Amino acid sequence: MAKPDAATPRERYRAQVRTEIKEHAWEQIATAGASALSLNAIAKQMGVSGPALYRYFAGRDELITELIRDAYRSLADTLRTAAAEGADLSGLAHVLRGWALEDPQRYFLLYGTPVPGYHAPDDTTTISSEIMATFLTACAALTQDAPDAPFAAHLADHRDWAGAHPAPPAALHLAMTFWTRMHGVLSLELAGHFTGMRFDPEQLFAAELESLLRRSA
Amino acid sequence: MAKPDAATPRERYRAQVRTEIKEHAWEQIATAGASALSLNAIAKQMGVSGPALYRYFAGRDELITELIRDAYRSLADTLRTAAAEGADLSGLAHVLRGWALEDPQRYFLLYGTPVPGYHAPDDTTTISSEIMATFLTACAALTQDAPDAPFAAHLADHRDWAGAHPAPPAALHLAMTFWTRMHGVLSLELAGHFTGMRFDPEQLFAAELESLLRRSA
DNA sequence: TGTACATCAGTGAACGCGCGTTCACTGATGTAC
DNA sequence: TGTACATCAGTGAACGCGCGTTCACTGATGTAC
Repeated sequence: MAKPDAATPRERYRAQVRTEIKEHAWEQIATAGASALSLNAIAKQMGVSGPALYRYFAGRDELITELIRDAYRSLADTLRTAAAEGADLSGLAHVLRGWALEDPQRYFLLYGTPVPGYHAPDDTTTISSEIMATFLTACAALTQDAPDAPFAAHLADHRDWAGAHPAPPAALHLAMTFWTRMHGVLSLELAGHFTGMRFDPEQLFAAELESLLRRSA
Repeated sequence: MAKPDAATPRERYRAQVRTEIKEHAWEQIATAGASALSLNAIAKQMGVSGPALYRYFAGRDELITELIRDAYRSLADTLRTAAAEGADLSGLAHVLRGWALEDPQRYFLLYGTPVPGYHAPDDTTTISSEIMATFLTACAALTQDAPDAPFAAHLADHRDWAGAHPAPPAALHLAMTFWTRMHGVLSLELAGHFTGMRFDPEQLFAAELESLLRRSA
């Protein structure tokens, strides 16, 4: 991001086309899922020949990798911004839900079914722990003197994932629970497993969130 | 299942080959994910020509549909059997976890990322509510006089998914929470999102289960 | 028990498709003098 | 300002691949008399 004005017209053009390719990729993922993503199909949709895309991405894998990176970045930034604007854990929960509902397949690209061979690039774990750090800060603000459950003690001994974050064990536990419970409701909702049943998924989400806040109060 | 002895040798052979095809299909799904499932690849693996499989399945879609059905049946039967043998909610949780760990991709075929176009066949929702019924019975045994949370009241008004099950609102709520919390931990664990962090997923699973039992006691 | 016929599993060739990717090329855009 | 050159976006043809699926066929297995 240093000296954006120093970018030559060609560089600006390149960047623009790259984002345009990604936009079409996201459309395709939203429509048919990530496994159906095809360079040729994107090219056709852009009114351009297939090989043209190789000027911008080394291949299909690089494109997907970049999409995953962008998705992580988008989520991390969205949460961080909300936290900076004063959102507490409850606020973050709703921001998370909003982000997920905005594009379910994007959420699934990060947290859905893994394709057995594939391994995400290293820097995504960095962004991933940035997300956890945001959760942790919000959690630490809630857990004043919660009694440490057995699992909190276990986490206190295995807190590498928290990096240098000064959260107490109870906050580690709360953050972990927050993550899994929100994901539990969200992923089933986004996958459509509640559609047959008639209740309102948002109320379930709210109830689960409530259970977390009550526990830590 | 009526008169299995009345099956002709040819029928027995057909059934055997069908299950053999399915076994290879599961291997392939476990190895490369469901989206990579290919009839030709299965045929090659069986040492048979591609079109031969069309004697046994109308096409790829029918095979996948049947695999989904079988997976639902397997889970429903496993849980029902455990319940019949006296397993309580905690026991069912561990049975569920065991079933999921046995073949993660099978779990994801049911509860993972949905492919946008596809719609599961109707009878799977029947099996799905059979699973919920097993959960509900175990939950009803735990909720004696739990205070009804707002969401429990909401569920009491939207209990179609419970069928004719005589579970009280608190049990509906507990079952729903049980499902989403177990799924939350399981799906993240199976997807490998905990591998970087060093803690023991089973302890997280146990802690979440514990939180449910404590609440309902 | 033996023969005539029907059933059906499996083959091999073929169709059309879309995929990822490479390559030598044309033509436009930018750069240097 | 004008010319000579380098850069680079995009093209079209081609390669090899595997996919799902159809079709007419061979040959084995079972059935009926």
